[in-house]
Amino acid sequence: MTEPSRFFLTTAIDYPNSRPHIGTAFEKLGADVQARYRRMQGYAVFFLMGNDENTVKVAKRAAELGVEPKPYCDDMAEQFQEVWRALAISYDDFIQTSEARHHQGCQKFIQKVYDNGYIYKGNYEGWYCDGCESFKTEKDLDDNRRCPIHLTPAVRRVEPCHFFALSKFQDRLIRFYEENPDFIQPESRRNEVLNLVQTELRDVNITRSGQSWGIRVPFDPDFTIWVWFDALLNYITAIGYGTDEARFQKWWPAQLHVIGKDITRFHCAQWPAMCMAAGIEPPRRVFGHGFVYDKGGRKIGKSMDNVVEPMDLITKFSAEAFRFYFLRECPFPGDGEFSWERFVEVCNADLANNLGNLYSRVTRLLSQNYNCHLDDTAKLEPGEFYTDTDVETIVKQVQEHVEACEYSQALQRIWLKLLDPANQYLERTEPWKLVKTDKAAVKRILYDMVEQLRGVAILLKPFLPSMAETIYTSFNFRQSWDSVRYEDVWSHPRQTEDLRLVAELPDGKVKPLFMRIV
RNA sequence: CGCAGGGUGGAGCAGCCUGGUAGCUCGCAAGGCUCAUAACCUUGAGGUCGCCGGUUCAAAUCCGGCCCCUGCAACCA
Repeated sequence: MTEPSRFFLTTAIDYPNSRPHIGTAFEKLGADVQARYRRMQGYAVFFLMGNDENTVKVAKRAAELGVEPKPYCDDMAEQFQEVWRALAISYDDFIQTSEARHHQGCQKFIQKVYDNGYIYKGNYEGWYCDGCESFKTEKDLDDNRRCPIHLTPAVRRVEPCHFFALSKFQDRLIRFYEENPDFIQPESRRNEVLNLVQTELRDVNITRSGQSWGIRVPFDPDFTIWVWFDALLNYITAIGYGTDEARFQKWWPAQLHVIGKDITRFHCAQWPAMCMAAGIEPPRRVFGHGFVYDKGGRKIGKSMDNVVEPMDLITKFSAEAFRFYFLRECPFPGDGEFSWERFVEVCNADLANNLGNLYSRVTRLLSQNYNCHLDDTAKLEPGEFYTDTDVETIVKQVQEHVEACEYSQALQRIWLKLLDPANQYLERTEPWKLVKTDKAAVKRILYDMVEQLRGVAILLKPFLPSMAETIYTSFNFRQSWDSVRYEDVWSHPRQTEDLRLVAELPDGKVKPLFMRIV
């Protein structure tokens, strides 16, 4: 038996100056499906998430609340994780960039880059607002070059700082993209980054001065490390860079960074360059997902007034409904939309009316006519239904979509190719009528339908872990739920005993999988 | 002339790479069924596939031009 392939994946780390919103949750969901899918398929998975804490805004926010930054961050980290747990996000580790392991790793990294000659001292010149105590871009300022917050004119200011020699990596980056065509996904983002690297790759000021909160630059302690340089490093400090070399070697390079499309440039240009500068391998793949907008097309985010608390949705409906809506309705590579009306619509149509209802009608037919036990089915092969459904092809298509992070398409496939035909098949064969004249034929039909549910449960496992398990464990399938893989859907391992419905039947019926929202 | 994505029946999307009867979900109308969560199934109405031109026997699909919308444009992550 060979060592299982390792799969290290990460999400972007979040700013804890406000609570998580559905946009941030969307990203974690997408990564979670990937993590769950890879685990199912036998990979040794390490799924990392975290918070990005070494920023001035966090320190300011803490000051506003009259608390120290660290306890503030710890409290926020707990609040974030509360949401992630409620959504059944299966992360293996949660790093806070204020942790000692991160500080140590960061300092080691920046020192290494410095020793390798890719950091030099220089001056940064730009527009500075005294009120904000920070530099501003032209875009940040109004037409009269005034700070829109303080309404005072920005002044030209020159400040000593340290630069990371990003421009030196132009050729190496371009070669890297050529040698790794799958590095940037979806593919549409490739040109964007390529263009950026070819035309305007500039050295980056990676230090800030005059701040107490943050990570000290080891070779020049007057400075702290700029958040972006420090934030990206969470991907390696969490797995032991600078603190546990063996562990780091085990997991690095990351198989996949799941990020928002807006930070593609940092992950696709600056980050691999940083890795090269420190003499470590760049990550294998970066996936820039789309955003969730509200009905008016506005981005849902902390700065808008349209924040939807994930917890509201979870407590009002369920984590599974939450997961389903965003995974089914919002294309992960592209943008999606959220509205309460649509949420109810999608959940009712797909979860209650289709999947849930199919489960109810099949189990009911079983309990009512066969006392939950299908005699002499121990060695039965799937029958009629499977002859006109090429399950193997369907599963492979779903798999391709999942591996490409095209979750909405994967789910659509499952509904269109497996669930809809199942409902139609029941309609065509009318087992509730046929059972009066040909019980053996109906047995076969129900056997096939249960087989269909088994397949759907396995395919849905990464998406709806709880609902899928409920379906699967309603029957006495021989294979344990923990060990199922996608291949098992079409290989349909034989039963050794007769097929039985083993779910509890409170009123002679199974508990509905998903109640219609009214 | 910065870069990228998008403009397809009332709403939301797929199809475009690899041209050939325009598909899916919701909504709407009629019918069927009663195992099921008033769920399910069938049929129907509804589209100049942003605009103009080109290539072709044939274009939503390829090529050129134009219009509109949305992100990004590095020191805000």
